[in-house]
Amino acid sequence: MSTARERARAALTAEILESARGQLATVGAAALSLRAVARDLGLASSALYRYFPSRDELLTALIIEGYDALGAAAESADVPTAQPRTRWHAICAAVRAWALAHPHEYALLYGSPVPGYAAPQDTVAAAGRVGAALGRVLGDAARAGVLPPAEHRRTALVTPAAAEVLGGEHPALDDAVRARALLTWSSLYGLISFELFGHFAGVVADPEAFFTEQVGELADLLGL
Amino acid sequence: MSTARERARAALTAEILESARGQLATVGAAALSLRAVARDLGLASSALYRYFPSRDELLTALIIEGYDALGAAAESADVPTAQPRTRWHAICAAVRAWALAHPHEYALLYGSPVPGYAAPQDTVAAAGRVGAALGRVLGDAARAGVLPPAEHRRTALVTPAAAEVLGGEHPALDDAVRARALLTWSSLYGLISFELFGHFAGVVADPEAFFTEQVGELADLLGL
DNA sequence: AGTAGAACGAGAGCACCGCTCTCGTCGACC
DNA sequence: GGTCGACGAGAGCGGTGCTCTCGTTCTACT
Repeated sequence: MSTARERARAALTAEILESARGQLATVGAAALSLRAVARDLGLASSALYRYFPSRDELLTALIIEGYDALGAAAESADVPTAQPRTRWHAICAAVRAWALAHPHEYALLYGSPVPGYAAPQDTVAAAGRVGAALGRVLGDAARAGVLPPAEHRRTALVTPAAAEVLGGEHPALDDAVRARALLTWSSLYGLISFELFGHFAGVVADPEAFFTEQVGELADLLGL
Repeated sequence: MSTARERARAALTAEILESARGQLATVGAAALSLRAVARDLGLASSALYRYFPSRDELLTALIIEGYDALGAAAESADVPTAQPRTRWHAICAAVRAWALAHPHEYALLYGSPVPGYAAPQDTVAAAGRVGAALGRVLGDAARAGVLPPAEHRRTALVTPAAAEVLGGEHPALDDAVRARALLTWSSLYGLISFELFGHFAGVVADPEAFFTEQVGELADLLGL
């Protein structure tokens, strides 16, 4: 059972995260102020250090939350029984929608890393959840036989651990296919980031239509 | 002719930018401190405000410098007489090399925008220089007849102004081709950013080989 | 040539930041 | 019931961007 103190601690930790999330959404990660969070909760700023040893630790918690939320969005958009190509479209659209709805969180996840900040190991696990959704589509496509046969290149560009996530073992999946999957995944990121960060301003007429068009192009590249 | 004061002003402005560039390279944009620049130059911090009205304005100047340096790197890597595909490879490799050599500058250009910062019009002009290099390759390829014939889609996804840069008018260039060019360009950005920001850590075995492989894949997609 | 005025750099100061330390208090466990 | 740890408040340190004032110096016009 949990003591009153433990419950109070968990509740306050959640409140801190909630306030920080709100501030992240409004002013962005760079301007996220520990003191503002403390003010918001009616606490002394020093009290927060009982819960998060530093501002970076708080940011780390927010990053993990963000990866988790994005991963959940991608997963809930995926319909495992649908055709691989429509699944790919659905996941990509969900990722873009999440990014547009939470621009600051997205920037925190996939934008420039914060100053001297090195991503702790906890974050990479959470980050994998998003890529895993794509990996499942690829694996299912291979098992359903919709992928063209692989050519079996020698040099391994993709790590064995990553290959596990990207469809697992299957004759239609070789290193080249998995590398292409990584290309499409990073391309998706490039598309969303360019749109979100304004690099497509004045260049792309209809961002939504452009995005779906290009996601289809990426599906062709992948062979879905 | 220029007065002594004007020359001193220009010289000091250059010194400020040089010191800021050095600090940007070492500690990154978020930790770039106006006071540190002032200390470096032996000035009072308030004196800097005679030259740059705010820290953001100084960052803007650095952004323009960065776009210009990256654009110059891309241009000098381009050999207009070579085959379009080798030109594409050379430009992509040059952009990646510049990014790896100047990670903080690259993050400043293509990472998360700084807090409430809206890119001034000056920066978008400088930003176009990099994309224009790709646009020239595409246009030359079309004029050389190496591109497959276009299908002439109805809906225009790419702005007329951007179409001008992306090869200009040519029968082999329609909206779909130009949209694909934007896709490959943002994909290149996604590849480099993922590598630079650590999202490929533990996933890609040989970043260099992976990059050139994927750039080739993008060239195929473009039809080069 | 002389002067009005703009540009200049220094310095003090404001409000804010992350973070540390101390101190009185309150709750949990032996 | 007493001990000890967790807790929150408060003061304080060094840092930040930015503003204002003040004496100086150079420019340009009369």
